[in-house]
Amino acid sequence: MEREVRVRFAPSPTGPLHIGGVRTALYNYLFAKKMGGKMILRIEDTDQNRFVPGAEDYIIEALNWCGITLDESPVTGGPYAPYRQSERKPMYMQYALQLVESGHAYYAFDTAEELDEMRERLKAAKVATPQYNAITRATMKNSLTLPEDEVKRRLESGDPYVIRLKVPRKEEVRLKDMIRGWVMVHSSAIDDKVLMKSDGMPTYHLANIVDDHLMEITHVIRGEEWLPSAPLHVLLYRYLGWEDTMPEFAHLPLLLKPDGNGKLSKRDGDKLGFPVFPLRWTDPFSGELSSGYREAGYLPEAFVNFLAFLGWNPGTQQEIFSLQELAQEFSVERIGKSGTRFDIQKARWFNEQYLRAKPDAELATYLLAALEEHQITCTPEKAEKIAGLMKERVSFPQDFWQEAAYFFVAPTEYSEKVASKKWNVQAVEVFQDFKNEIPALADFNADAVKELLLQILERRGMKIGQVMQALRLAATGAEAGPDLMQIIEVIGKEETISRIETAIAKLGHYATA
RNA sequence: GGUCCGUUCGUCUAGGGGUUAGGACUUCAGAUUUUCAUUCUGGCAACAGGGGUUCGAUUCCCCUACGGACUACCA
Repeated sequence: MEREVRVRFAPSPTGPLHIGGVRTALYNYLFAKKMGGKMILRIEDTDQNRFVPGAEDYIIEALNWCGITLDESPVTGGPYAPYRQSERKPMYMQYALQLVESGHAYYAFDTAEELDEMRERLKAAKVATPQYNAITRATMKNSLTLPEDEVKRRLESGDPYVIRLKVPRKEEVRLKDMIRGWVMVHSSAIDDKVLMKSDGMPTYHLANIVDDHLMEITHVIRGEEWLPSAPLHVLLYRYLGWEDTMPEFAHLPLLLKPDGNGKLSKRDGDKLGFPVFPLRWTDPFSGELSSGYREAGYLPEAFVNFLAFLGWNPGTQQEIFSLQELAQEFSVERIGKSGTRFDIQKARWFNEQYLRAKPDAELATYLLAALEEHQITCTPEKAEKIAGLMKERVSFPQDFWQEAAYFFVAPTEYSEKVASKKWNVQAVEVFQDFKNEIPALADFNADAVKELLLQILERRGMKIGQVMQALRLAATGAEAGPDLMQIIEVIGKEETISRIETAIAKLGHYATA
């Protein structure tokens, strides 16, 4: 009987979730959906010193924004609650003690100074990897070296202690990674990891094994930075007697900085010229503000599509995938092995694709919202028309206002380039006729306006190309934009006349020849 | 330093013992257009290097180089 697939995303609430974390969550989610399983959020807050207020809410909001739904979480609860490790604190000690009793772990009383001293000593002796291990533990203060009664005395008197895993001296530890195949590590490369800290909290290593087991997690999909400690986790499953239900592992390739120089990290903030966080974040201690994809104008569908392709591909030519389609096509086998450089250009391209696929009416809401902020009234019909004219030329929702303000506000400045090249006496004469004859137009629409302009030009033996740029300048101040006749139709009769008059007055000094 | 992981166009990648090594982003050129953008067409551009194995290797194996991760009472 196959077990139901259960995966977890297990972030630590030490700040905003960064984009690599979002991708890990996404892959977990896609895998769960593909397999008809459950997606669980577990908060790994065993380090009380690094707790950051608001981080957990941020994580949940970010996942929510992406459309990643949680079957079990600290908020929704679930059959394996609680989902915060701090709230599971009483559960861990018994397993650590079980390991002590079975001889796979021991008490250690060394102070931080003594540990430093040990490392310094080994370093001075040119030991390649100074670590608390099968050899050095014999020289340290622990329940393997101290007399039994002293250990007992120390424990009873409340001396601070940790519990360390007793890693065997020589043993080949193998684990099968779904992405990388068999990975072999010699136990001598693993040190006697602390399982229980002196504050009574477990470390990540113990907590994640205990929780994954208790929560019946079947697949652990996490970043490659965990690969070196994965063999240690295998050892823990073995010593705890849980090896037969041990989850399968998949270690995801890392997200690298655009120059390939190191992994993308929270600390990169906005230094790279693009956000590394899904949502904007204000650091509660320093007040430092970091930008987010949501606020930058990325559509969640585009963001998710882009993220999914950073390290995974469907093996077909299709690039645009909804979250549902991704879940349908997703497979761990198609995840790449090598680190992926982050390319913001591609993210932008995805955003444009999704923007263009939206109906004009929906795009109009972006414009309407911006107009409201600027206290400009506009009918939904007009906004929809403008959205339709602009959609092929914007990358972000905010561009509708930024690039199309001239639909509502008369230009105050004119492109110097176009003015000097295209604004001349001949054009001005055409515009004089044009604005004088506009009032007679029965229907003020793009076709009629164009017809009128064509008539005037014909009378003067001119071609449309000779005046269009200048007319665009008069109407919008800009050198480029959507169909000018459409713009004029939207601006309206009076405003068009007024803008032409203003331009003739203001640009007079260019019309000398 | 040690351990582990990785390496196909600038970037994301497909492919896989015999292919004109395919696509997308970027970029360039042309077409369309009243401009710019879009769109369309086309171009530039890659198997890190060296050894094997093989009739044949980019593909399999080894070594080197390079890159990355890890190396805490952090996750």
